[in-house]
Parts: sequence; structure tokens; C-alpha cells
Amino acid sequence: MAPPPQPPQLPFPASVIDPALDSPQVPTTDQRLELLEREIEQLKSQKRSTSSPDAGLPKRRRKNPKPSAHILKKAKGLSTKQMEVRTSLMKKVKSELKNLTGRANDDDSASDSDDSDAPNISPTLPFAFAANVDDPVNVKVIDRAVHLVWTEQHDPRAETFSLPHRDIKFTREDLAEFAKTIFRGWKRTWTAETDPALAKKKAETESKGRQEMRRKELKSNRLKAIPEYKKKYKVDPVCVLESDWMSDTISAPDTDDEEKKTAHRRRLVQAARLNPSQQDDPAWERLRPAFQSTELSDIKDELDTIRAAAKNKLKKRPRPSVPRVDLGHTHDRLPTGTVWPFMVPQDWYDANIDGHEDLEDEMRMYETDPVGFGTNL
DNA sequence: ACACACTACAGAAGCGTCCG
DNA sequence: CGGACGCTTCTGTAGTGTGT
Repeated sequence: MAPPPQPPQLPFPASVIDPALDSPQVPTTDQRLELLEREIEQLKSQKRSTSSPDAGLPKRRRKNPKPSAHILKKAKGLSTKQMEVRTSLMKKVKSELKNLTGRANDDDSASDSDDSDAPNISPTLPFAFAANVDDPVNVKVIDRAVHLVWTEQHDPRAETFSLPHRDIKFTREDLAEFAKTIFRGWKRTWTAETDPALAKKKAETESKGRQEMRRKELKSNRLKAIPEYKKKYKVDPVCVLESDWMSDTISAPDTDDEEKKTAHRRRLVQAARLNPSQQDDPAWERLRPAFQSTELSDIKDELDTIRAAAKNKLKKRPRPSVPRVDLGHTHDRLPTGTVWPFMVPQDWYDANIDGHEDLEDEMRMYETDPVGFGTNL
């Protein structure tokens, strides 16, 4: 029953704001002065970042210096203060867009008491995501958000002014750019949720990202085992710890076939020896690289063993990681970067790479093994 | 309450295309 | 040509869920 704090919806009479008045092209003296100030500010910041030797360039290169439409549009080359103002403005534009399009509601405000009574106070202007950024519907929303932020923030002496710095100039066009960027981002997530093909692709990139992360995690864990390994074997295995050369870990095979997925899951559960009560727990299959030699996998295994022993010795055991199981599969990605000969078995190379020019180019290998490995023991 | 293992999201930047 | 636009990938970070 507690009425949620209504966001202070400015009761802006929509009719008062004529969009045609938003960008007056009549250059009054004040406005021209302002534009010149902006250009000077921009030139200063450029000078600061590039420090070109001939700094004393005349400010007017042509008889009619074109005032820059965008000052803060691009992040590159901006001063720290400019970046702070830029970030702040972006937040404000986004917040206005959220309000306007009805994204701000914490879904509790739908107490359906007054939507019917006062629809003209806060009419939501939803974006038309099916259309592009220049669709009249979307232009209207963007213009309105730009107008609100511009009205509040363009004058440093105004009470509503709340930017981190007073001396940073920006333009309406900057604000419009920010709004457009936000629209495009929202449209992207909207389409990703709407279009099944894109939703699938999204799932794939997410999966890729997880793979990447898990490989990095694996690498960092193995790095921790190096001191112990060096003590034991007198060689430094750091050369094998490229995260891209780590195994993949997958929770499901890359297929649409639900039956195959179910069968895979069953094998995972079995191989991980999950109890009846753990049947729904996560378990991952480990896919070792196909190119990997026994010597390489032995080194990694030894590092993992050292790591596992160290973990066991801890009094406070960390949360057990998701069980990884081997089902005898490999992944076929070629190693990025340059590998050493000892990492790749000759017969595998002959069967898979030798004779394929493109693959030979892609797979880079050093001539000789590092000291302590392969033929260089 | 905390650490861990993700997950979602946003911004930066690059690319190709279109158009005046 | 330059800019606007749509689209993509990469990266960092804030947020979430879960088990000790």
C-alpha cells in the first residue's frame, strides 16, 4: 500500500515546447560569441592532447570558421574534465530517456490508480525499436530528452545546473548523439530478445565469452603452481601457459539436437559421479586441444595436481569448483601465437597441417624447443 | 557475511555503406 | 571527400546467485 516515491515528473506542458524552436538558426551576437568560445575551448583541448609544434596557428583558417557541431561526441582526445562532463551528460540523457519511455518505473508504480485519470501528466513516449533512429517517433523522444537536459544544464548559472565542471562547453548535437547511441543500444538488446536467430547468436557469443574466461581462469590457476613445479623439475613451464592453449570446458555440445544434449548431459552426470541428489548440478566436459602433445598435457596435468594438492592442504576449503570430466573429446582450434615443436606431435602435424598451405601459415612454430623441453632436455 | 563463479550491460572503436 | 548510420567485436565493470 505504501505509495512508491514518484519520480518528480516535471509537469512540462508539452504544447509549450515547439520542436521547431529547438534549434534556432538565427545567430544572435550572444550565440556567435558562445560558439566562438566553444571553438577556442576545443582548440585548447586539441593543443593539449597533441601539442603540435606550430601551436600559434591563427584561430580562423577560413573567412568563415565553421562552428563545430560536436564537441564531446567522441571520447578520444578530450581532457579529463571534458570526459567527466561527457559521462555526466550521458547519464542524464539516459535517465531522461528512461523516464520518457517508461523504463524508469520500478513496476510497482502500476497501482493502476491514476493511469486513467491523468494520462497527460506523464505520457510515456515509447521508442519504436522496429524502426530506426531517424523515425519520427524516435526523433520525437530523442528531441524531448535532449531538450530537457539542455534546458537544465546548458547554463552554468541556472539552478538546475548539476554538471561536474562549469567551464566545459557542449552542444545540443552532442546530447542528440548520446541519445542516439543509447537508442541504438536499446534497440540492439530489443532485437536480440525479439529475433530468435539473433537470440541464438547472442547465446553463442556468451558461450564463447565463458570459454574465454574459463581458459583464463585455468591459466591463472596453473601459474600459481609454477614455483612448486620449478622446485620439483628444475624447469620453468611458464612457456606453455598461454590461455588460448588451455582446454575448453563446455556444459553442452554445440548442437541444436536436444536428444544429443540430453545424452551428453547423462554422460556428464555419470562421469562426474553425481549423487542422485546432485543430478541437476553443473558439470562440464573438458575438451583438450587436438594439437597437444603428451608432453604438453603431462605438464599441465602436473601443474593441476600440484594445485589440487595445495587446495587440499588448506584448512578452509574453498568452494569446490564445478566438476570437469573427460569424455575423450578434443577441440580443433589451432593455437594462436607461436608454439614450440614439443607441444605438437609430428604425426598430428603431418596428418592435419602438412600440405594445407593456409593452415601451415596459420600455425606458427618456433624452430627449436626451449631449454628443458622436448628435444632440448 | 563473504568469496567465488559467473552474467549482463555499457562504452569504445572499427568496419562497410550510403548520401549530399 | 566527410558524416551519419548500422552493425560488430572487445573489454571492463557492476550485478547476481550460491555455498561455506
